[in-house]
Amino acid sequence: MARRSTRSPVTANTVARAAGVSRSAVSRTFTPGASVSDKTRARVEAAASELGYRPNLIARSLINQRSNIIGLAVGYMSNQFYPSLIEALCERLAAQGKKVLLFPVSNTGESDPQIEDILRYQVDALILASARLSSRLASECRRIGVPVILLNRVTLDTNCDTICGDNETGGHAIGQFLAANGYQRPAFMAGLADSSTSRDRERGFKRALDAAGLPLHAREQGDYDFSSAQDAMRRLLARPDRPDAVFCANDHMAFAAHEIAQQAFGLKVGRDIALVGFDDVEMASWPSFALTTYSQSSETMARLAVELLEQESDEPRHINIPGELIVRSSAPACPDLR
Amino acid sequence: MARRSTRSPVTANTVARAAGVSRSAVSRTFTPGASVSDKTRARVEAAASELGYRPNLIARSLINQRSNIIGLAVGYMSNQFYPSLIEALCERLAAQGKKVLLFPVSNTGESDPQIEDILRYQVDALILASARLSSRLASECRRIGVPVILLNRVTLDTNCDTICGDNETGGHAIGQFLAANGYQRPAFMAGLADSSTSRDRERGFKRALDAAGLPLHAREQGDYDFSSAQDAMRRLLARPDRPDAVFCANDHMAFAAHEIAQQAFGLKVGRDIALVGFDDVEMASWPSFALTTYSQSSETMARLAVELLEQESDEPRHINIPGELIVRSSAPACPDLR
DNA sequence: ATCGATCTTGCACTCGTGTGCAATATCGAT
DNA sequence: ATCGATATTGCACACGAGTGCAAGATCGAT
Repeated sequence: MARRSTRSPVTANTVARAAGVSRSAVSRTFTPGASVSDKTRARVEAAASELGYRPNLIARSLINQRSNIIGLAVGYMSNQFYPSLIEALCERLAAQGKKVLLFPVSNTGESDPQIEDILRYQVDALILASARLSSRLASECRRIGVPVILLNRVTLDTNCDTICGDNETGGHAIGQFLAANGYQRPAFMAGLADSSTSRDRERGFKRALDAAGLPLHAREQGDYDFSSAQDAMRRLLARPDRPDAVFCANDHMAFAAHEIAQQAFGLKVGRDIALVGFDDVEMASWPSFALTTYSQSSETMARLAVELLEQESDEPRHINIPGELIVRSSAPACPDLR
Repeated sequence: MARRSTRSPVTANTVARAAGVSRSAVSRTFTPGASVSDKTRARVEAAASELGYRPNLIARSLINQRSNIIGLAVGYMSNQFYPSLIEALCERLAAQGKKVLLFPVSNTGESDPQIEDILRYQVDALILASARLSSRLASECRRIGVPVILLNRVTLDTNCDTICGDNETGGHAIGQFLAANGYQRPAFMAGLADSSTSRDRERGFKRALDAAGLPLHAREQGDYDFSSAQDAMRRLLARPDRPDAVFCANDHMAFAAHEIAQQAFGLKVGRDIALVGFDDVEMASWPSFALTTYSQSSETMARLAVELLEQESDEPRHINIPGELIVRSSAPACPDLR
């Protein structure tokens, strides 16, 4: 027989009675800056710790009109960038006494229903990492005063704050690097068709190739998904005139490409074919991959997101975090040209 | 000037007035199984969707004495096993209308303060994945009726439900495999000294070696940390009589070992030295690693955790999830013996 | 001792919702 | 039309906490 006790029998009232004071006194004891005499405070604190009193933050949020809960939607969990980002965000938010309500969402489908669900929990803000938000819901959030920050996905029609890596600059740097180092048949492996990150990275990439008079030799869709990226790589390598360099729209896909090149085609990455990614996740620096990539700091992204939350604004703000080209041996400078 | 609107001006009261009914009618409309006439329900629903009414779940949890929020503490985010686990848990819990309050904790230090913090949010339950919980706090949770489930970390003194992979059996299977296939100098790379998973895996491993009359050739501490594991591997390989097989207490450390063996020592894993992990995370199957390992399903772990939550019990339950030995080329059967 | 100024304290209302209870409305059968 | 049974409704209280206000306590100066 489960003695399913009521949640916490110890409320401010219990403490008040035990300490022989009014409930207000208890409340004020736990409210910094409120007016309580040292004597009562001492008695309340004694009674509270005696009884194991734990203020009910749910009740407090009801009256304070702020829950100190931040909703965090994440589109990808298998791409290592996002666990890092989540960790960094949680840490910074925790430092401000805020908690994170996490919900992984599909990165392709519509995530509106899940977001609606989260809004019922009176979150103080929403952070969406590579998740989709309809403009209808976005304006609804604005109406009810819930700030929304989009990470790594810009949709201008939503009027939300956005924070991204410097996608176009990064793509451009990569294109320039490949052109300058004599690669002849550059290919692009795109992420999800409707993601701004993939589009921007591709735009920068093409602009650099154009400037160098180099045509984009091939293009495939990897959809930011490991197995789709493997398929895309298979198609690229099956061509009679296979590319000599593949820029994958993120590191995650580059790893998939790496596996295919090496396993299914017996190619040595960095010699037989060059691979470039985007993000510079931790694994990119592992010698097994030694991935040339453009960095995007999840730490910085988390820091800026929290800063945007602190200083709200009516105007949507769009931030690009600068990164840098990290050259490793998967796409060496001055390759042996075949 | 930020028009910081009150949270949601639309409450059940607003809707009631608009629909010309009492607030109770509104409440009942949104409470399945309550008694409302079709006519009122229709009018309420019309008014609600007109006004964009969203029931305040914070207020609801206050009165229902259940928040439908589950606290989830996670000790590691860079070990791929945990993002998978988080994703699986969120998904299953979401299917039951529950949300997840996530907080990454240090896996070495004490996480009590953070857990205390979470308890103030009136979580319905706590799930701790490789996180520490003092027995004091554990009994406090029992007192206030918050079930606690420990994933991948058993501490008997806490009397909590626990779910683990079958660590000892797995360790034993690995030891048996190495012995049966002629490996001569098996080593063990331990995880955190005080973690039950590492201890159990080691115990099974040694038991199998003992049975085969094979001594444990070397042992180092990798602490479940990538860079500590790299150091540990360096020490193992620097020995004059270096091991011919290293069982790392999880895949995450095995990857670190792989990088060191290959990069710093120029060894070909699977030929010059065998590597075995534990978990069978996704990356273990990548050809670059082709890691021999013992599987532990995060899906199953998530499913069982949710089942334990459904059927509460007074007696702590301890579940071992069976896994299986996955042989890949990082530790081949019948190696060329040196 | 008296007065005024300042601190403390408790009352009572509030946040947004669920629900028992009693009052009222609805309906079918006679 | 009348009665009883059933369905629907609204009132009022509850959940656990924060806070303005006015009453009461404290304190210093005269």
